[in-house]
Amino acid sequence: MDDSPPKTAPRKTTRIQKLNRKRILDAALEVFSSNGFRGSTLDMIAGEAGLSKPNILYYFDSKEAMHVALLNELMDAWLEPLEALNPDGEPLDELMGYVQKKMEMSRKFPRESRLFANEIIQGAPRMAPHLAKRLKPLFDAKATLLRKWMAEGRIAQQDAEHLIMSIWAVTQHYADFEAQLDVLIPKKEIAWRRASDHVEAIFRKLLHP
Amino acid sequence: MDDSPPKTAPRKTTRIQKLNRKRILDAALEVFSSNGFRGSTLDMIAGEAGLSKPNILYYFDSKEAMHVALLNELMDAWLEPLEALNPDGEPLDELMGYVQKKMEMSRKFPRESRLFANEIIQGAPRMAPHLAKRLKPLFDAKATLLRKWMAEGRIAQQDAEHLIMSIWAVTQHYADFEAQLDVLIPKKEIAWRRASDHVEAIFRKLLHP
DNA sequence: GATGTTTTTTACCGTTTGGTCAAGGCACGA
DNA sequence: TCGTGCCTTGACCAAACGGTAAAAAACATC
Repeated sequence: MDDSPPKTAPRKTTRIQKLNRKRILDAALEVFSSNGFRGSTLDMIAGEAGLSKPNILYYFDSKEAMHVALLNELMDAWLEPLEALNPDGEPLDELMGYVQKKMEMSRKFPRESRLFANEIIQGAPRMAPHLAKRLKPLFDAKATLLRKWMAEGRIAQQDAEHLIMSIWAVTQHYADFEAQLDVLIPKKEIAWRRASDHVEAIFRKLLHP
Repeated sequence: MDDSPPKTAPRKTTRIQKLNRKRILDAALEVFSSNGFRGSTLDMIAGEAGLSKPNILYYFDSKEAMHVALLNELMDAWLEPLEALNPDGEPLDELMGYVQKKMEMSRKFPRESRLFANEIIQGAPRMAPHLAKRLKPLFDAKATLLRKWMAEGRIAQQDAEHLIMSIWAVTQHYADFEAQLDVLIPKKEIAWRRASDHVEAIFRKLLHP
């Protein structure tokens, strides 16, 4: 008698759903990262995605939902390099590798960097939970690891927490303040190598035991 | 016969004008710096200033005019420490003094820092002229000065342009990403001294000949 | 090719936004 | 104290905003 679909109907996601959700999130990343949340409109995102406004609201409940989905999707990838710091590796190599990976991400994924930057500058209203739940524990764990390395004399004694922060500051600056960089150091092709070498020098000198 | 007011009537600014313009600009700084230009509304600014919306539009032609007035008013103060780099001083002292002054500004004037940061992250649409006309020449001049000091062997050889950029990156990070700092390093009172000491160590090690 | 479902569109709604306008309140010099 | 010009306000726009309803279109499955 019960010919209704099962309560927990899997409702498999179609190929169109997967495609369009991706198109929308990519458009949202583009728009949010260069306008901030409040400065972005559904029309902008729809236009960027090549879909109508009601159509993107068919896939996401609201503008806020798109933003949350973006943060959830990108947070892990963003933290992966820090997560990958290997306690059993050679400390200086591990840290310089981390610095290089962060520089590479600033070059390849500036939109992601700016998405987070916009959010944090404006007080992290929608990201506070992410920061406290995902970032803080990882940050504390890696700071502890750095202190252990310092205690063992394998890298120079520095403030572990502020060391991590300064790596973020210098590397992400190249993505977040790209507009300024373009005005001040226009020769694009070689600028990234110069930047990379300079940042490498900063932290190599700082950490040399 | 000609009892009309002189063509170039000075139209002296009244004390009320001076007071209210200041109140509005201060409110605008507060609002723009924590919401970005597009994310800020005239109602927010009016509310913050304790004036009505039509009233603030009596003193400034438009939202954009407030933003431009703010940038013009703050740009000079913002660049003063760099400007003050003394070619005849002791290079390492001059540079470490600059670093310390920038840290102090991040602590005392985070709103100004965030105002600029918001604008540049979003592509500097309203600040491009300022960057090219005010910042670029100063930046080039000081980079040249740094190269001279390096050639004389008075500070270590580094990429002059990227050295300036990394000083900005590290120092302004403490103002722009304050929300993140609060989550990761909560103990406010001593954090600023730790930050200051750490930043000092970075550039002292980097620049030591 | 009929049928049920998913996707897209058209038209629309209530609210917020930047900005205007005319009229009234107020200060201040004559 | 009177008038003139500065200051302030309430009422009001048109456009843009986030979001909804319902029907049309496209699609998949048989």
